[in-house]
Amino acid sequence: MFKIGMLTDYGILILTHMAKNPQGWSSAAELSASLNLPKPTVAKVLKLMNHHGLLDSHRGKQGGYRLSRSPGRISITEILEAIEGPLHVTDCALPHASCQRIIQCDLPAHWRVVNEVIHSAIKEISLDFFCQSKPCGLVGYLARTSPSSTPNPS
Amino acid sequence: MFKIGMLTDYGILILTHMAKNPQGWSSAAELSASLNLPKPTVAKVLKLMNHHGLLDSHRGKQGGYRLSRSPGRISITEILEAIEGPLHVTDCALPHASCQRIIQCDLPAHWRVVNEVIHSAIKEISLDFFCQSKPCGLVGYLARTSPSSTPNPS
DNA sequence: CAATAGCGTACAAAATAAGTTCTATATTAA
DNA sequence: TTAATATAGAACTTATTTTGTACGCTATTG
Ligand code: FES
Ligand code: FES
Repeated sequence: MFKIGMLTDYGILILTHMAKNPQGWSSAAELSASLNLPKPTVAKVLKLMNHHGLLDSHRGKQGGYRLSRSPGRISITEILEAIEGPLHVTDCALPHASCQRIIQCDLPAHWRVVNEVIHSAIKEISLDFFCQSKPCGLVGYLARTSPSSTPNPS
Repeated sequence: MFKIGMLTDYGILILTHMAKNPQGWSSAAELSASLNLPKPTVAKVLKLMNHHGLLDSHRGKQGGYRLSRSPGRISITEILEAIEGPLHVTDCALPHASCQRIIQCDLPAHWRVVNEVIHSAIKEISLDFFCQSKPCGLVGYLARTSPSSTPNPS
């Protein structure tokens, strides 16, 4: 339940790898080779993340992608939404949607609350968290994280 | 992303309906008629929830199902797990599993933390919350809820 | 003992997700 | 200017999961 897709896992893998040299451009081919992932799939994931503003891209020789922001400013919710679409527990839970399913039920308002609870719970987790070699729970991580590097300062 | 299945939505619908007469036995046929849902599907969902101890069942004439506990003591996480299986963000995030995917990645420990964050965020939401006609956010709901009726007193 | 209602399993159809392929466009360097 | 490289975008196929249904079995009631 609440499973993320494989592509999202790949995405995190790719981003954490790119976080290791934040300046240089990494190409899909390089990343594919380094991480032992199929190149077309890596390319697809990179495109998705680029679309959502997580990456800068550059074409041509010596081109590739790099992080558009520091890892501490990229929230896990952005990565999830980039690859899997908007974060909602049912379609009915989307901000302005009402229930469009075959059956009609009056639960969308409730699901919207559940959705909000999940979203606020994980939004403080940033790419930085995944870059740690051994995570010892979230409390320790958040304690170590300065408020200035909080992702999604909305 | 993080979508619940339709069956889970049905499940909540069914449980909230049953919460209205906690004493009597509701049959799959009755529930199907009341909620305008296909009977075989209702039966399937009821079976799943019964397996996980959310319901009491009784066979034969005048038989059916009823809630095994008061709505305030049934956590949304139990309902989710009953219908969709264990709550984990990846298979690798399960307590004792390591990454069994084709690719090998060192993220399970991180996902496990994310999983725990989500789980603790929503575990206080009970069936009672879904029985409210107009939810006004979670804070109000939790304020109104007495600590004694907290689900999952683990 | 007949009618009812859950139990368990198995199966078919539908919807998603994963992975691939192809053409076009931009950038660089020789 | 041209060849090589690398992303952009879309379409497509395949695999997997979810959804919905069916059926024979068992327990309970009157
Ligand atoms: S069917 Fe849309 S929320 Fe229940
Ligand atoms: S592939 Fe298992 S957690 Fe990344």
